[in-house]
Amino acid sequence: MHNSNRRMSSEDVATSALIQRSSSLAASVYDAIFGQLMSLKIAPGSRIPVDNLVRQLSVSQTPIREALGRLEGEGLVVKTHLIGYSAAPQITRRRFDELYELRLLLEPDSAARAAIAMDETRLAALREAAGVMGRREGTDERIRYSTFARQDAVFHDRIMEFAGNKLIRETLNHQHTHFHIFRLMFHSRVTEEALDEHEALLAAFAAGDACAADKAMREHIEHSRDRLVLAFD
Amino acid sequence: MHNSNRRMSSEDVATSALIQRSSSLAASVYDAIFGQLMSLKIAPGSRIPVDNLVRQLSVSQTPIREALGRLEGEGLVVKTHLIGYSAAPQITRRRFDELYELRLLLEPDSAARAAIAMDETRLAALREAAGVMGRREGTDERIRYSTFARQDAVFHDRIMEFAGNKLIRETLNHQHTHFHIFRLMFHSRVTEEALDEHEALLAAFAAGDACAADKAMREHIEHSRDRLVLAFD
DNA sequence: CAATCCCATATCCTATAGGATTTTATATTG
DNA sequence: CAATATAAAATCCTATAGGATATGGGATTG
Repeated sequence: MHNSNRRMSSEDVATSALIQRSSSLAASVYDAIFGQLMSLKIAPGSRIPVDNLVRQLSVSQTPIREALGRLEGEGLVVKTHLIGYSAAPQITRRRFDELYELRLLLEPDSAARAAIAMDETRLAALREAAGVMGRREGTDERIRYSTFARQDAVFHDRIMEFAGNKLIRETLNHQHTHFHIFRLMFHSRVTEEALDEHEALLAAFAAGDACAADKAMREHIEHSRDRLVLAFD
Repeated sequence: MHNSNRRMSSEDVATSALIQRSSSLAASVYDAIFGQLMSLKIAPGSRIPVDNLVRQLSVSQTPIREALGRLEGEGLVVKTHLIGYSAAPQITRRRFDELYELRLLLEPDSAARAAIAMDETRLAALREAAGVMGRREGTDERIRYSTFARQDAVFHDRIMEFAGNKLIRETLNHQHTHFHIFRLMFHSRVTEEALDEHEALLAAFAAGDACAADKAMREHIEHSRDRLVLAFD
């Protein structure tokens, strides 16, 4: 297909061959669709015709169906018999509340565990993740918020990583995928408060204070919820 | 609209038309594979050749790939490029610990909420779910444990339902899917303790005591963990 | 003018076929 | 006897084609 029967240089082998090994077409298609969902190029609730993807990505239906099935298993798309695939509907108010309830049960505890397991290297990594945020003053509002959202996700994910429970980390990341789409739809202003709250978390981590980390995380999540809940009006 | 131009009795509509609407081939294939994974007919870690399923289920590759993709998205199977699909590997000791940590963060709190929202109807439903267990004295050990596992899952799921947070409920159910396979592999004895612990939970629910329900659930999960952790020796 | 029926198009669903790669078995050789 | 190389089988991966169904527009009729 890509490489026929001709000889190829060692460089070709080092690139195409390895790339070919590590990624099937179905995986590439998955990444493409996933990216379109995350960037809102495919809006929540809108239909996803298979044939469109066939023409757009220049691949046959089979890998596309395989990728869509995987996305269905992850809950990002839904399939209706004899109707087809469509992007998962936008998050509801009820679901929003449930998500924050879940976060409040998991993240403060994990923050406390992370504080206990804190060391210089990890602290530096957290400082970096928190420090990059909010430095883009002159740029476009939308891009700026998109950047903040990504950095905020990295910051929280790092804390989960240091807490040590991979299962909880995966669970939150999975939910975050859905949440990200919601957050981008109603991108609220990047308040300075969020950055202050991150600072409070960093202080608790620097002190290795589990109780303070628990409290700081709890308040951060509650404030985040109160800031975003306005989108439902 | 769904029924074309011919008249059909109401019974026909209730059976063929509706059934046909609600199940695509891919969905049926999914159910079949899911069942084989749950019943350990496909062992954890073993390969799942697509062609085998083609012959076994008498359907073509496409719906099978779609179903396998969905199972991959749910984490029950893994796919390796140019190798194929295989069942997800058995749960590790580390994962086991993480799962119980997650349960301890979520289920006691939900039990407390369920206790607050308790009423006669719900209490009766819980009593029934708990009461059916352990009554199979003469039957085969393996079948008896399988029955207990299913009933135990229903009992816990009902509590989550009454707690009101669908997201938490779905999260735990999703994890339970993986856990079920582990539990069936090393099916330990059905101790009478588990039933006693369920009784303690019911008592707390009957009293509407949130604090007692939290405590009873926490102890129940911790004991469950201690009973099952022996399987790793 | 509104409602209904019908037809054409678009889309989905399934099946089959061929090319590419990995794995396994066998034979050969040091 | 062990190790390697070759060949064959199994499996995966992709593409194409045909049948079935839903959706939308237009014509007809009350």
